[in-house]
Amino acid sequence: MGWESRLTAASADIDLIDILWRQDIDLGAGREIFDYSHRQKEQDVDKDLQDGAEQDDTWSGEGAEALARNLLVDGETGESFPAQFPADISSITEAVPSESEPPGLQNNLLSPLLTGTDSPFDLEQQWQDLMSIMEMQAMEVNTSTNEILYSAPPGDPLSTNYSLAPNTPINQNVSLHQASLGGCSQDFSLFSPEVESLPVASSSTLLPLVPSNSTSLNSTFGSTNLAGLFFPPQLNGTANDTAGPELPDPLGGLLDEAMLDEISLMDLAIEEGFNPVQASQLEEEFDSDSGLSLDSSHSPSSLSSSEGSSSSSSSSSSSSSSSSSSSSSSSSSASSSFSEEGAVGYSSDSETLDLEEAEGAVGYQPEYSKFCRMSYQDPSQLSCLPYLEHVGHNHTYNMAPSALDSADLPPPSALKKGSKEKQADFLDKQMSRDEHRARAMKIPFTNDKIINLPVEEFNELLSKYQLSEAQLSLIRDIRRRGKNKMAAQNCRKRKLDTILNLERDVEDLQRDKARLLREKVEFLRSLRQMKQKVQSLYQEVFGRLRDENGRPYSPSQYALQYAGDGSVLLIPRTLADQQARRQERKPKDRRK
DNA sequence: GCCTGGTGTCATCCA
DNA sequence: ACTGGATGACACCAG
Repeated sequence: MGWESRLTAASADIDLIDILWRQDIDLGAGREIFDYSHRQKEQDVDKDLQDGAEQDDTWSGEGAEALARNLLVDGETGESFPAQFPADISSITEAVPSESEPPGLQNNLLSPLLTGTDSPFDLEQQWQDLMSIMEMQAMEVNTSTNEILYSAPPGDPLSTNYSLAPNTPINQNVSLHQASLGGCSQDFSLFSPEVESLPVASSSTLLPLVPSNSTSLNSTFGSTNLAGLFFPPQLNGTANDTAGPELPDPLGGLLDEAMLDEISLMDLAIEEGFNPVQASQLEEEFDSDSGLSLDSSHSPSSLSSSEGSSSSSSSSSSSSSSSSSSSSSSSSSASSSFSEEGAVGYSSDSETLDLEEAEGAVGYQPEYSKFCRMSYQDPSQLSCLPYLEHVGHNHTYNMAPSALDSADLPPPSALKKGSKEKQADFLDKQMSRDEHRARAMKIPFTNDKIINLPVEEFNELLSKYQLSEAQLSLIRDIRRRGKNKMAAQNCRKRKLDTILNLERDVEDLQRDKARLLREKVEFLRSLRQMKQKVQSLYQEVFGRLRDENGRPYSPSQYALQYAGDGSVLLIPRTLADQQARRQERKPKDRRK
């Protein structure tokens, strides 16, 4: 498209010069100043100048280049994929914290997740934090993920947003603390309504928690309700006997609803040249390794999500169609401004000009129409070129200057006969069919007047002459065709402008989509980090708990319950399972 | 010779 | 009813 308009602009330059040349022929100007080779040079210069501007304007070129810059080529499949994503994927895998991660690091992670008061997970706020951080991370493409994850730089989402001061005691949590003192029944006032409403929630079922300084974690840790949520299966490993229904967690809900149902990573693969195999690997990682309960319908849909991608593209087209309405409105406004300024509209100035300069009326419609396109695309060009204003306000239709002269005024007899014939031939060829017809019918005024005069003046003009019926008919046809011709030109320009705007919209939407997909990947990564850290904290907290006899609790019999108010309770696993089942039903019902 | 883009023209709708 | 703008459709032409 870019080159088209460029060529058009260049040819419009040539045509403009042709217009001016025809104007100047009568004034005695030589053609050499409009010599084609000379113009060709100018054209080249213009082309060079426009090339520079075009580079950031032509989306296809830019997109291809950007793609080429950011793509790596798979050695085996030959498929291209963005360089940064595979890097991210591998770094995610490498960056997964191991189970043997020192508890010291985890200490400061528990509190923010477990010590919330009214709304321990201010999801909105966390989302915004994550997003802002993700943007920062997106800018640091080359930064190692490991570094981001565990060296806890200032930008680390977890250390920044979710950590208290190092060595924050775990039992700062009120409930835990109270539980450790044996006063677990008092915790009910702090519990979420769901916990309070439990029929078996009596003090007898909630055992006192005895804090222990023992740092040895229970390796046979089971998938208790919190653990089951956060622990990947392989980490829950040895406690398969306790694998039961899981309680929903705030993060899971966030993940399911906000992210994974809508778009799959296969979208990423398709939209960004992502290697589908790697995309599915990434997806699997997020599915299984992180222990996130991705929607089971998600994975199968990942293939069909290529169709979803097409549907998303169709949605983007629909959005572009919505934006096309805006663009078309903008184009229509542009075209209307064009009409006001340009060829087809009547400005009172141009009318008087036409009337006053009718005999010298110049302008050649085909070239003029091309000029119109140029001025239409960039009206500023018109104002930059004062000499064009003269041309721009001439509405002579399809009539070369001398043809007009020959129609209205006999040429000066001083001209030599040979050159005059040559010129007449040349101009004869330039005349339109209607001009030939008008000439043949001896219409006593110019086609320009026929077409561009206002109705009153036009009728006035007709009344001045005794015209036959055939002449009148021809004149009306000429007027109709001339007006329609200009209307068609405007229509085409508008259409072109609409197409250009739509292309721009598509480009913008594609850019937005790519950005959103990048942000999604970053978000999933951060979410996974958070879950793994919560999981570690769960392990540590549960492992430190001791009953009144100083023995650790069995993960198959007890589980930690995360209450809505931020407190953490130790409850029997049967109770936790019940609650988990109840919680599970709610979202399913809601989805129906 | 075919393809494509540009242009003119006609028919039609609509304000 | 007339005029003219807008636009789809078609034909023609030049590259």
